[in-house]
Amino acid sequence: MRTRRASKAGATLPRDFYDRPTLVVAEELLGKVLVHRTPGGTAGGMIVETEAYIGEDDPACHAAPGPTVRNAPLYGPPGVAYVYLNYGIHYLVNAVTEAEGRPAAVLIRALHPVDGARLMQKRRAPDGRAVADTELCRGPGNLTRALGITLTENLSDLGSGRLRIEDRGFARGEVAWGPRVGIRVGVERPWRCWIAGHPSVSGRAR
DNA sequence: CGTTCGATGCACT
DNA sequence: GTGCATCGAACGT
Repeated sequence: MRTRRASKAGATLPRDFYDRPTLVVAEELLGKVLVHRTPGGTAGGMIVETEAYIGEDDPACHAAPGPTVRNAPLYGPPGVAYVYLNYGIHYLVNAVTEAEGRPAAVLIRALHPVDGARLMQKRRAPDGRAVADTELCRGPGNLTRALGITLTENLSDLGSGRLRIEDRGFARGEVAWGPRVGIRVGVERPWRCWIAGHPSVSGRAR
């Protein structure tokens, strides 16, 4: 794959991109750019770490208990955002995958800043404390805070909404796979993937 | 280095 | 009432 310099305008991904096996989407989202445009400014970063949550048979997937009010977006059309509040403190953002009626999604776990690093700084540390670029969007709770993503962005169309995923031609690099983190069930499924060695990947194993 | 633990809201049983 | 797809501060080694 060829690497290109980042451009301001990026093409969003067609719905067909998300309407595929979730593990394929999880890997191919690496290198793409998650961008949130708000009145306060634009912030976006290259996706460097994801996790797949697939179907009612996956005990860690929010669809495991069957359809509920909260997990309804998972059962809807692919290519939209599924945002929820975790631990009462952090918003986590997913991209819904696979055909409508098949509940699955890719959790975005880490980004590397591309646009609006200054705005991210302000959101992550209002007190003015310095946060390194590699820390700004390291971890699923940190990246939503840096991008200003809240429940308002739930069900946002990732192809045309204020929150979208763009292809800016960044190379994906070498991809590594391992177990998902932060869950107590379904740990045996190696459905986390990341750009090998990238400093913005969360956890210890890069 | 490492591990533990509190914060904090709400979906679900 | 219980248990989270987390984070960071506080402590121990």
